[in-house]
Amino acid sequence: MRSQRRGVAIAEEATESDSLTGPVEDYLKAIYALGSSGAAVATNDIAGRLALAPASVSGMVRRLAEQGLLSYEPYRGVRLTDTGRRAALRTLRRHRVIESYLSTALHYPWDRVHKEAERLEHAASDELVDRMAAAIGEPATDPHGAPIPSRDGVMDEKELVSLDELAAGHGVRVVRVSDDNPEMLRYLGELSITPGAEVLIVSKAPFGGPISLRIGREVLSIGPELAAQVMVEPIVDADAPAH
Amino acid sequence: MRSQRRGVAIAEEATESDSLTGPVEDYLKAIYALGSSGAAVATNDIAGRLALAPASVSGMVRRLAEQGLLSYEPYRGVRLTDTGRRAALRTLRRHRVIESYLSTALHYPWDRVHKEAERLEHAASDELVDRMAAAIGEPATDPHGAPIPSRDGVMDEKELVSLDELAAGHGVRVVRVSDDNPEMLRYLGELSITPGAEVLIVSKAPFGGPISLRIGREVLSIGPELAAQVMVEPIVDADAPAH
DNA sequence: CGTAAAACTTAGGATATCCTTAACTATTGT
DNA sequence: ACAATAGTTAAGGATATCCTAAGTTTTACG
Repeated sequence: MRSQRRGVAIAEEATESDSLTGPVEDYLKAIYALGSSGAAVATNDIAGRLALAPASVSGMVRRLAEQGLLSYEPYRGVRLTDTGRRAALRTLRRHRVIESYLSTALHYPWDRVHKEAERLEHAASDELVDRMAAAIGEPATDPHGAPIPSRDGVMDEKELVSLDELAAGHGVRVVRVSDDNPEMLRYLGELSITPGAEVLIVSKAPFGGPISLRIGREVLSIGPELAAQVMVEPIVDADAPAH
Repeated sequence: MRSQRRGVAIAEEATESDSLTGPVEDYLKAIYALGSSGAAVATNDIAGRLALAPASVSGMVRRLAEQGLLSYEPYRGVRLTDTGRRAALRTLRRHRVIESYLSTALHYPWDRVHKEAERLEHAASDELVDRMAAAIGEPATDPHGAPIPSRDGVMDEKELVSLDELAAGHGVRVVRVSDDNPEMLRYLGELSITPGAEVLIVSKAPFGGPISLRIGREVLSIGPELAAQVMVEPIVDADAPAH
C-alpha cells in the first residue's frame, strides 16, 4: 500500500473553506454516494454516475488524491479521506438545505427543486445555507426525504427498503424517493406518494406485474420500476415508540 | 464602418435564455453602468472597473460584439445593443433582487449582501429571482437604494446629487449609497445614514473639511469622501407631492 | 492456472474561457 | 505637428475539464 506521492513537494491540503469547483464537488458527491457501503469506489461507477468516460475519471481522481480529498490506489478504486468526506457532506448539506428552502419558503414544486439546487449548491456560502436552514426550522430531511447533514458533517442514514421489495399486506410509511427525475416526481406527487404518506400494500402481481397500494381511501397501482424508487419503513405507532 | 465578421459563418445571436458566463455578465453590467449617460464606453474605463488589462477588454469586447451583445468600433468605444442591454438589466435585476431578499427574508446585514449576490446572480434562475421578488413584495429598490429593473427590463433611475455637493442648510433624504464596500456600509449603518433617512446639512467646512449633519436628534460629521458616496434627494412632503 | 473479458490507466490532445505582456497604431490635446 | 493618451493586435499562458486510442492490470472461470 505504498503511498502515491510523487516528486510534488507539498500536498496542498484542501483549504477547507472553498475553492472547490463545481465539477470537483460533483465528483465528491458521487463518490460519497457510491461509497456509502464503506467499500472502495470503482472508477467505472463514478464515470457511469457522472456520465463521463472512465479515462476522465482516472485523471480527475489522481488530482483529487493529490489534493488530499481521497485516497487512490490505481486499479483499486478510491475512498474519500476525512477532508474529502467533509467536503462531500458540506455539498450535500448545501444541496438539501437549498431544496428544502426552495420548497418551504418559496413554494417551489418538489419536482423542480433539484435542478435549481444543483446550480446553487456551488455558489451559496455556508452562511447563506445556515440562514436558510434556520429560517425554515432546521429540517431533518429535504423534500424528497433525504437526510440533511448537520453543520459539522453528521448525517444519519436509515436502513430502508423499497416498495417493490415487500410482499402484500405490509403497512409502510414513505420515507424517501429519488430526487432527480422531475416527471417521476410529478407523477408520484399526483398519487400522493410523498414522504410521510402511509401506504398499505394490497397486492403484488408476480413477474414484474403491478403493485396495488392503498393510500388513505384511494387504491392505485404502480409498476415495479416506479416502486423501486420509493423507499419506505414499517409503520410504528407514533404514540408508542418502539421499545 | 466595415463589419468585423470574418470567415465565421453564423453570428450566433445570444440565445437570450442563458448561456452567458459569469465574467461576460460582469462585463455587461460594467458597460451598462458606465454607459448610462448614453455615450460610448471607453475600453480603459471597462478595464479599470473590472481591474483587468485594457488588452483583455479589447479581446472580450470583440467577442461580445460577435455575439450581438454590443456594437463596437475599434478605437471608438462600445455600446450595448438591445440584446446586450436586456442581458445587463437581467443580471442587475438578479443581483438586486437577491440582495433585497437576503436582507429582508434572511436578515443579512446590509454590508454583506453584495458579495453573496455577486456569486448567486450567475447561478440563480429567473424563476428563483421572480419568486424571491414576489416573496418580499416586489421591492422597488435594493437595500442600498439602487432601483430594481422590472422583469421586462425597465428601470427608472432618478437624478440624484451626492451629499458633498450640497451647501449647508439643505434638508435631504438619503436615497442610495454605493454597495460594494462593506466597511463603509457598516460605518454608514452605525451613523444611521441609510436609504430613507432624513438629513439636515448643518455645515460644510471648506477645503475638503468635514460636513456636519443632523439626523433625528443626532449631530455628526463626516468627510467629503464618504459624503460623495451618499446620494440624496430634496425632501418633499409625502402628503403633498410635488406640484 | 492460463487466458479472455472487464476494468482501469496513460498518452496525447482538443476545447473553452479568460487573462497577460509586449509592441504597435490611432486619436487627441496643445 | 507631435507627444501623450488610449486602444489594438499578436502571441501565448493558465485553468480546468473532457475525450479517444492504445496499453496495462485485475478478475473470472473453464
